[in-house]
Amino acid sequence: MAERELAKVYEPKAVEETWYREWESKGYFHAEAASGGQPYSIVIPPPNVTGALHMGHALNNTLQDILCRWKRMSGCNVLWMPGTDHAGIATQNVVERQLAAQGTDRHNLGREAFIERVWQWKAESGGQIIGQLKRLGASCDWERERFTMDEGLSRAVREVFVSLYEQGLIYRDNRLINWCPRCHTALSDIEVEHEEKAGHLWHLRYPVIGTDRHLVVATTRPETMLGDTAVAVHPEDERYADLVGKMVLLPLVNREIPIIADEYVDREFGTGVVKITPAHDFNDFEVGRRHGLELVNVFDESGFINENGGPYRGTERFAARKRIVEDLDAQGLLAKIDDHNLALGGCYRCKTVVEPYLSLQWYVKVGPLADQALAAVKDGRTRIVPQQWENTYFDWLENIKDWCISRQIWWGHRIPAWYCADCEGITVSRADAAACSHCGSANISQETDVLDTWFSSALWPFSTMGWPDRTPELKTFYPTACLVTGFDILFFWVARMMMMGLHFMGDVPFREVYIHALVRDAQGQKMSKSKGNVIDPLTVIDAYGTDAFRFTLAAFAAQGRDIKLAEERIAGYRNFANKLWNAARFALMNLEGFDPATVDAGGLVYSNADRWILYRLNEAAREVNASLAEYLYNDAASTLYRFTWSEFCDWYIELVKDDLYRGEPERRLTARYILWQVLEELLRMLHPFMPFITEEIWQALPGEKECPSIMQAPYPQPSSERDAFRAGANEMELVMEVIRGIRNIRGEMEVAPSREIAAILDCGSAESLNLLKQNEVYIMSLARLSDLAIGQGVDRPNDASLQVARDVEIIVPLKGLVDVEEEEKRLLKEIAKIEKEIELFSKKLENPSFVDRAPAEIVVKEREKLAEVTSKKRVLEESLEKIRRLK
RNA sequence: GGGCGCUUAGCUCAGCGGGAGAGCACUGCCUUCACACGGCAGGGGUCACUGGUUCAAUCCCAGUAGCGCCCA
Repeated sequence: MAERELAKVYEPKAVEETWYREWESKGYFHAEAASGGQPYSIVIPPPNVTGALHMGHALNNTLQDILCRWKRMSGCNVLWMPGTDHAGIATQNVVERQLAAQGTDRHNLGREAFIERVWQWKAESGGQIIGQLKRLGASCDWERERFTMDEGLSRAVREVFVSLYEQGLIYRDNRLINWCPRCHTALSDIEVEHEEKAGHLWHLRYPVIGTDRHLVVATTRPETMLGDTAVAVHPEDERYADLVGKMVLLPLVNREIPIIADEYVDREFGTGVVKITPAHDFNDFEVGRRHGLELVNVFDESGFINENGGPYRGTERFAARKRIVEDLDAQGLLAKIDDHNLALGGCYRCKTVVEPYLSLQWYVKVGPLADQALAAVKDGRTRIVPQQWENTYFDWLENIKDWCISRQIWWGHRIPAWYCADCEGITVSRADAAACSHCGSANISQETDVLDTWFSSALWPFSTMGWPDRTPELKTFYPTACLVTGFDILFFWVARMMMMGLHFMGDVPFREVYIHALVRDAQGQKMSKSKGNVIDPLTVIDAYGTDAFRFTLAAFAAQGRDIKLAEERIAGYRNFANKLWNAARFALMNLEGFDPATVDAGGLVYSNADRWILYRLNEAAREVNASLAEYLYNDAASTLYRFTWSEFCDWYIELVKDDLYRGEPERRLTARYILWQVLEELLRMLHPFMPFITEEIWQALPGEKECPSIMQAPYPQPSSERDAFRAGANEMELVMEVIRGIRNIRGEMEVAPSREIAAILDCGSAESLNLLKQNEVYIMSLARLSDLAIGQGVDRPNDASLQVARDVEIIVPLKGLVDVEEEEKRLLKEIAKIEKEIELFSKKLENPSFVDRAPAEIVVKEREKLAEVTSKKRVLEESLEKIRRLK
């Protein structure tokens, strides 16, 4: 039982490194499918392999770790499955930037060499976030770490792709998609971020052939006029009825295009005439399809005007806009320019304005999958917490469009489809194809596109557990218990995992989804590098320690509200960690030579203070368990904070000092035992939130441990035996109220803490008398008294200060302390306070409908309150009169 | 335009039908033998606004204003 000397201030750094290494190397994070205990599994939202830990990760993983450690201590067989995502576009961008710095590019390298290069990058500098998660204390089963491009996961991707293709749920089509001219790839609808931007509405004149009239079209994108194949008016618009069917001469390119009528046109917008560019606008595409219009694509894949743009060929799209407007103006064809706001779509990876672009892509037909995903939440197989997010989820799935899954990049899962040069057939196959499945020709070549990264992450909950093999892991840990994530990837990831899980596993991927908040800066701004308001979690950890940081995140993680993180708050919880540390130092100093194994716990006689702290500990255990079960992290954190600081440190430790320093041997033993017991349980209760400091202290506590680490110790549960301490605890509250009363007089009278004074307690009942007599020493030391008289109907000096605690009158003789003026002021203040309460209660009770209609127990309660408050006022007033007589 | 959320002490936020709470900040006293990253005491709020339901509304309902987010 080697007790360690603890430093005066908690130093997190060394402690964190030591214990993390210990936990990991001993395999405490590892889960086995065959172990006993209720399975509890969580799959990590895999961070990008290019990623560095930011506040969002810190929050997300702290919340998961709290659940995992809590469940592990509660006896569950916990698997927290970690890993990273290959993040196609983001990772490719990183390596391409490196190549650019070396004056080359991926095309020079060629596909295979480039991919080799990415793997090399990954081996050298990828996945640094894993180390950062470890600093956060994440208790993931690192032996099972996965990567979405791993062989096993790639096999799952192929299996899913081929199955869906065979089931007719994957197809190819030539239509408009969102194209990023910088990344040179298609994007899915949700990978485009819309932002309201100030722009213009250009009014262009198109001459109508065979007349001297012009039609004025309004457009936000004049450069696309090069690809116009019609102008459209509303069929019932009388202004233009006679022109429908005629042709206009498209300026600059001098092409004749028809005037058509379509209900899509909004008569109120602009001039009521719109240009139709089916190859560059989603709405126009539909119009074009209805009217059999030609599609004229005027851009190349980098957003430069192509050969269809005549004289503008080779011009970048925004430069082309400027030139076209100038040229139209010069020809007198620019009617006017209005200011106009529009929603601009940007690439979610590089922010480049995306271009609606005509191309042949692969799609998933999501309708049938979405129906399954909808039903599973509607019938409660998966619960989304907080529930309000269910509506967002429903809304998206109810209006979902087919998912464009092909990407024109190199880093990712290459689509397992082969095109035959001879018969033009497509071969889709699990194994690499050697011959065309239609004509047998060996003259085939594989699709060059790769799959959307989210396609592989959609399989994460089962691909990480070995699917398509039927593994013991899947049997034990699928469906996972819970998914913890931010709402920003509800569509990208959560909904798609639901679809894939249901389709391929026949069951939901998770029973519950906990959606947490976004972390913002102290002003409520989203943290971003460009704003310079980013707080780096690792800097915070260095400055305040991981435990303080984690506790801060938990304390702020209230449902339905974003987290505004200010550094002072972290400092506040650093102080909390230090408070716990020092409480432990105190305990250890007083537990020298103590061995709980030698104590016959059943034979101990508890004091009121003992019963009180055990009762409060029990209540705290009840609250923390209940809060965690409902993902109310902030409630759990505040319960722990309050119990540790306000109850254990501020009261219990102060109370037991007397027992420890001056108590009889038996009293001293009991005090030591309870001090040890409460601290030990408190540490276990705090462990999921503050894993490091709790382990460090727990290891230093005396007594034989039942397990090598606190993370394996049982999580405290409320017990009915301790419920029975309720009455004793309530008694203790009276003692505490008396102490507070005396302290209040001292504080208000500005009596120096070092000065000991006398006090008299006049008790209204024999019970109170006995109780206070029993606890005399505590009152004397905590209220810093030299003399204490306790009785019933006792003599009292006229010049005394008075307080009331339930049926106890607290009298502090004023002689030599302060003048009566001060006491008069203090009493008037007290009386004013209490009069407000009296008014409140009596008004209520004077109201006949309250007495008639309110539940009887409420009325009784209000009567009791009024009686107590009234008698307190009477006592204070009597005292006031006495004081006044002295003047 | 559609949807969701927020508005409570100087600041950041809990609470959400029966006496307005916390942390930080603030004021006074205190280097009390665990802790000044501390202790004790204290000040501070027509719970955004307007109506309604109710014996009772910060809490439920409707509307208004401001702020934020998502979707089109």
